[in-house]
Order: sequence, then C-alpha cells, then structure tokens
Amino acid sequence: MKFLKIPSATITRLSLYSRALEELVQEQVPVVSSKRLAELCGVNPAQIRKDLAYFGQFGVRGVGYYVKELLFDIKKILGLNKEWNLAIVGMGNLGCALVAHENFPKQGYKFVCAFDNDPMKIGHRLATGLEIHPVDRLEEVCRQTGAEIGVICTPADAAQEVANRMLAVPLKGILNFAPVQLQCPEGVGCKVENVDFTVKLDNLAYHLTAG
Amino acid sequence: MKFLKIPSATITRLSLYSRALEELVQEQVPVVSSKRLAELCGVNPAQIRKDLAYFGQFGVRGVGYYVKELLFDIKKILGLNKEWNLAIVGMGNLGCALVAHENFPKQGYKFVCAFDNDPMKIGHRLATGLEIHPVDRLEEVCRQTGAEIGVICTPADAAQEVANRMLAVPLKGILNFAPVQLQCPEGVGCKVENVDFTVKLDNLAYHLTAG
DNA sequence: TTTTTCTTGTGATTTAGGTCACATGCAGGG
DNA sequence: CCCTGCATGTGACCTAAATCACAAGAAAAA
Repeated sequence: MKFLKIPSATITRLSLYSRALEELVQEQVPVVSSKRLAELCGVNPAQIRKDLAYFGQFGVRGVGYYVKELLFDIKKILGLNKEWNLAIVGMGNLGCALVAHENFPKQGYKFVCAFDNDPMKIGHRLATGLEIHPVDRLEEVCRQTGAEIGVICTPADAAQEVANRMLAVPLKGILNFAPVQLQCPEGVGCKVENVDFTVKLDNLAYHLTAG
Repeated sequence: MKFLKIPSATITRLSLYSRALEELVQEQVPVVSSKRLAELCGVNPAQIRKDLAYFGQFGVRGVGYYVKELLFDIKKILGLNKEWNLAIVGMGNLGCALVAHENFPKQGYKFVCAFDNDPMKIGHRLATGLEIHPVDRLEEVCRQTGAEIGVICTPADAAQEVANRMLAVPLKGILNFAPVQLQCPEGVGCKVENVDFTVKLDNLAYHLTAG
C-alpha cells in the first residue's frame, strides 16, 4: 500500500469496527467476513476492506478475517495498545458522570487529574479517589500526573480559557463537551474533538420538522 | 433556489452558526459578514453562503447579515421555534447529568419523562421533579407526556431493546449515548443520532499516536 | 449623479470519499 | 492433484461536498 492521506472518517469507522469485534470476541466467533462485519456496523463491505487496506493486509481470501487478530491490529493502529491519561476540567454533573463512567477504563482511558474553579469543590475527593484541583494549577498538575489528553466539561464561556491552559501544558488532544468552537492557533499540534449533543439534537429537530 | 437534497453536514453547520449568532446577539452586534461568521465557526465563508442558499436569501449584498433576523431564520429552519419533548432512558450518572444540564432548556428541549429498570430507582423523583418510571411502561408514559425524541443512556447491551420500544411508541428521533450501532428497520421514519465520546477519544488516540 | 467599495449569491471547478466489479489467491472436496 | 467456491484486495468509476471566482447589487462617498 502506498502512502496516502487517511480520511478521518476511516479512523472513526475503525473505532466502530473495533467495538463490533469486541462483541464478536465475546461471542467466541473466530472468523468474520467483511460482509458480516459491515452488517454489524451499518456500512458497505467494500468500505471496510478499503479502510483496512490503508494499513496493510489483514484478511485471508476465501475465508475472511480472524476476529482476535483483527481486533488486536485495529487497536494497535488506533493506539489503544497503551493506557491514555486524561485530565478533566469542570466537575459539574457531566464531569462527575464522565469520571464515574465505566466505558473509559474499559477502553484504556484513565482519569489522572481533575479540576474546577468552584471553591466548594476544590480539595474534595471524588468516589474514585481523585482530588479536585483549582484550574490555576492545571499546567503543574497535568505535568506531574502525566496527563496526555484534556477533557473540557465547563460551561461554554470558560472553555476557551481552559483550552489555552491545556495548550500550554502542552496537551496534544482535547475532548470538548462545551458548546463552543475552540480556537486553536495553527501549528500547535493539538487535535480537538467536539462532543456536541446540542448539535445532534438540532439535527433531530430538523429532520422531524422538515424531513 | 431549486429543490436539492440538503447535505446533513449543512444542518450540522447551521446549528453551529446559530450558536455563534446567539453569542453575537448577546454582544449586541447588529450585522455580521459571512467572513466574520466563518472565523467564529472555523469554516470557509463561501461554505456559509452556500449553506444558507439552500434555504433562501438572507443577506444584503455589500452589507452582510442582520444578526437577529438570521438567527431567527436559522432557528426556524432547524425547527427550534417550538419546544421539543424528550424522553430519557437510563438514569445512571450520565442520564442524571443530562436531565440536570442547563443547555437543554436553553435551546428549547425539555425532558418530560424518565425511565430506568433498577427497582431502587423506580418511583424516585429527580431534582427537577421528574419521576422515574419502569422501562416496561415506556410506550404508555411517552404517549401520555407527548414525548417526541428519545434519549438513550443505558449500557450498550440494553440499548437496542430500548430503541425498539421507542420505535413502537413511535418516537421519530433517537439520541443515542450508548456505544452501539442501533439497528433500525428500513422505512420506519426514525432518525438516530449517536453521541459517541469513545469514538472521539479513539480519534484523538490515533492522532497522538500516528499523526 | 457617478464612482468606489464591499459582500452576497451562485455557476464552475476541484477535491475527497464511497461504491462497484473483478482479478487474485486460499481452502476444501472430489 | 485439480477444480470449484468464496472472500479479499484494489483499480476504475461515480457521487457528493467543499472551494473558488466572479457577476450582481446595495450603500456610502465624491
């Protein structure tokens, strides 16, 4: 395979494939065809083969893909063969829910530090044992704890300020739950992903209204 | 403007524009150019004009767009000129956080009923006064309360079952926080939107690893 | 009134991504 | 050992979306 720019949609789908494969591992299915996997993920079979082709050859012609092997390979591609350290800012309802959420550790994501500006919360410990630090100390504590990815759960108007601090650490990835478009200076190698349920709801509202 | 299929990416961006315009209304800015709005949203100016062109003409040449008017028009296009009733299933940490989240009412989304299967939770009332019903009664309570959109916050293995019940109500839109690809029968006019932070995190992990 | 400036609206172009279709090659049966 | 069946891998094709570039039109200045 030649070196090509990999569509970001491909990465997103790899994540979906990985999830479906975990399921199949559970069910002790040894082999899966692109056809079957495509059904499970709701995509086109050729799409799967194309996506995988960016990274090498993983299947056996006439047979399909060995589930365990393929899962291992995809996880390796995505960088999920290591544990990722997360820093979270904004310990409101949503922030606390995320820290407690079981899916993160299951996928190898670990919260290593937490921040908030509310004096009532600072110093308090969460159920997981995580202490809440003031946002002032973000750079310092992130470095100490080896945080690699930042998670922003603050209100919209605080998010940019927090993002700036995260860039200063520097964290190289930000998962943003605040409903704002974060402005990241060019060239700073920081990838931002937005989790935007308001936007998703608006999509639903539109389709229910118009289509 | 002729009748064209509208890209779903356009709808997503309209939601972004709407958000940025709310901001501008706050700041009492009367007029905005596509150039300026594009900066705020991190998109191409022509993109904005193209997106709006699907729905009509909203600007004044040489001037720009009147902020309040445009906001009103976009909200109307998205169907946000009414209140939407939400039903939520799965009152764990995440579910409770969402019900308490201030952004939903701000945008005209209102939780009208809540469900869980845990006997410890059923009958209990949330801070908002919302009572938790057993999932068995989903169809009944959804109809009574006029729920229009379903929100799924259950673990992955319960999500499909819940979705099926929602289709039976019938709800016409589902916002799915569970990490599964919900299977919706063809022809049932139900739009599913996935809020998938695991996938977003995986994207970050990939970029930090490879890119 | 005429000219200049500015920004929209939109056809043309480019780019990117998704789908198709078939040759390739492995496995199992006769 | 050969033949048949099956699923991958991939080049060719097709579709859709983003960007460009410019004509049209409004307001302000001269």
